[in-house]
Amino acid sequence: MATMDDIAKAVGVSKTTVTNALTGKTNVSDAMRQRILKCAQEIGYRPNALARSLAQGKTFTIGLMLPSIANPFYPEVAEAIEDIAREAEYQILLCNTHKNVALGRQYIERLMSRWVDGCIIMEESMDTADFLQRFQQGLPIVLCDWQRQETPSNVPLAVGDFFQAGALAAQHLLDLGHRHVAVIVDEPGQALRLQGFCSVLQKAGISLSREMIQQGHSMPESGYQATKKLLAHPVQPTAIFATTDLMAFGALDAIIDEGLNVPHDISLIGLDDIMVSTYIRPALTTVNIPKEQLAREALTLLFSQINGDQKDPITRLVEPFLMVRQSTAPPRNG
Amino acid sequence: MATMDDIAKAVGVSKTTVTNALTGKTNVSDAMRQRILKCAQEIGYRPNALARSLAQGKTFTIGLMLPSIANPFYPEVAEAIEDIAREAEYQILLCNTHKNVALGRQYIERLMSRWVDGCIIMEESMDTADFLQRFQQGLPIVLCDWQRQETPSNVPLAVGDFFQAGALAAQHLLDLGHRHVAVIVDEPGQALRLQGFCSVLQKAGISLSREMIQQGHSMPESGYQATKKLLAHPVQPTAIFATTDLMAFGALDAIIDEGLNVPHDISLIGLDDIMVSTYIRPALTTVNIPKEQLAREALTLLFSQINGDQKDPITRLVEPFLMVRQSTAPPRNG
DNA sequence: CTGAAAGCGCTAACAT
DNA sequence: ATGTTAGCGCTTTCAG
Repeated sequence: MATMDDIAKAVGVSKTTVTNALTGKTNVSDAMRQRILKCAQEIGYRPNALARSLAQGKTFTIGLMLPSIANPFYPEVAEAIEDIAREAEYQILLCNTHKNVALGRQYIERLMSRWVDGCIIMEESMDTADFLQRFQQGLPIVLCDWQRQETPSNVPLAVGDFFQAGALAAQHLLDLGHRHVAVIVDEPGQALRLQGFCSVLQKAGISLSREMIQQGHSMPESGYQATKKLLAHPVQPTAIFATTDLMAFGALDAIIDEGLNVPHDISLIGLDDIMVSTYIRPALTTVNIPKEQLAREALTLLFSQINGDQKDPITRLVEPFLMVRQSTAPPRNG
Repeated sequence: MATMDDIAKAVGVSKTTVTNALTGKTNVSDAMRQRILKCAQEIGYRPNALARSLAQGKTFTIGLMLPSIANPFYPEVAEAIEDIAREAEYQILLCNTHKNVALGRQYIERLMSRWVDGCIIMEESMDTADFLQRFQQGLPIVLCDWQRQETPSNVPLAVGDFFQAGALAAQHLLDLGHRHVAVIVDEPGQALRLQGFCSVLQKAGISLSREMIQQGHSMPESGYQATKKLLAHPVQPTAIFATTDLMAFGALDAIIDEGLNVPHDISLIGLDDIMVSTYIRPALTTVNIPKEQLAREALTLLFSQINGDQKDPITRLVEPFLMVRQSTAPPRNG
């Protein structure tokens, strides 16, 4: 592999001049710069990012930690993160932690060993104490899609407004005329979604009885089970809000299993708006969390730490919006 | 950040001894090793991977190039790749090329600048000439899930046996009693799937008329359009094979739109077995391409290049299997 | 505008 | 078993 020394020798100048020419610095004559550029071209010179990073203490690499890239929500934001990062010449080191705390710790050690310039940590992929320590040691970190209550208040955070998301779901159901609704939620992580949902109901004078709130675990299976319980209740709800689209998939299944129709017998609304929600039938009405914007906010927060910019608002809330499709309708006898 | 020099000074030995102690080399006394380890612990020493890589010419990093991590097939294999790589202490640099040739070229330049130890290139993420050149220059590369016909024969390849996959689909439909079938395929990339499918039909003395073969583009929308055309045909097929699950989703849609039932009126079989195919209703019968195994084969091929091992078989074919769910059944009047 | 020299943190011959 | 020395390829003062 050709190095800067090779160019320097070939052209008959010093390494310094070569650096200056190659990195677009000012103190090189145009003629010399041309000669150097031409030579670099000819011998197929490619800068060694490693050496550069070592010398500069900057790697243009950021770590992306998430529970599992196979969970449909993450790839969509991961891709957006990677796209935006690329334009700033950054590359992404992918870390699937499988919600395993020990693994998360191991990863962040590795990332620090590699001198990553910063790190984006997505929900549930790490123990708070672990990353908090690194953050205090100076590693730029931003939390993304964080949902736990105990968010360390001094760590930058880019997150969907889940309270508002829950509220939007409730308002939509209310607008359609539903008065007897149920929710499937993965608490405590998703408590905000439930709170937003309830707050709107309350304002409308509607209360959510305890048995109309079922615990799920974000995956379809749990949505299925929860829905079965809801449908077994003497007074069935006319609409169900599942706090993740995947749980809504399970719910849909359970409803069909019972010989009921969505949306005619029961309306169903999810939250996330993952890509496949468009493809299932009936297409799922859901609350969309803008993923590209989430990515953009997260990177903005990260870059401002990396570059030492003024770090005005430390939390960026991304506004969700309602995505009406075919799984919601007015109640039968509304 | 503490360096090896700090340890050397603190303990009062040379850097060499510290290296030897820390990297588990033999020529260090046990007592000294303990002292060094203890000191490293105390001052919070963390090896600098950059410096080490520069000195050794090895980064323990591999690039993963794919069209889009948001396409449901890729995250599943990407996760498996990352998991397996991690156990070998490797990390993954994620590269979404969006099937953009220029971007792919830019990426591989960057990866080489970073001295990645190797590179896994997934289908359609790069131009052949571009990576071929790097490969010949010595960059370890393995192609994964490659489907183009003009596979450069000397580049290691880990791929599903798509011919066999197509054959499995055909055999399943045949076994159920279908005689009048159709296929939606994204040619030329997926020609093998079609060939495998046809070969089995032929053996059974069934020919596929031209209008029963529709061109799709791997995404649901194209499956929808293609199916509409198939259903408009005077003699409707009793079963449809879509060469990707996503196209099968679109097909399902179109069939329902026409007021027909899957599988009672028309059977539907896909190929890929992405996670969500379990969740749609009816759950999709499909041909599974084992993703973890694909990942494992790809990394095996890559590591053997990196380590300069004997590179016996240069192509690893991963055997698909049939995943029967609810979208296929015997034809109505079979 | 150009060059010499030191250094980023670690590894690896080669002594001792 | 331990130390000396010379790199890895680049950046960055500081002189000229």
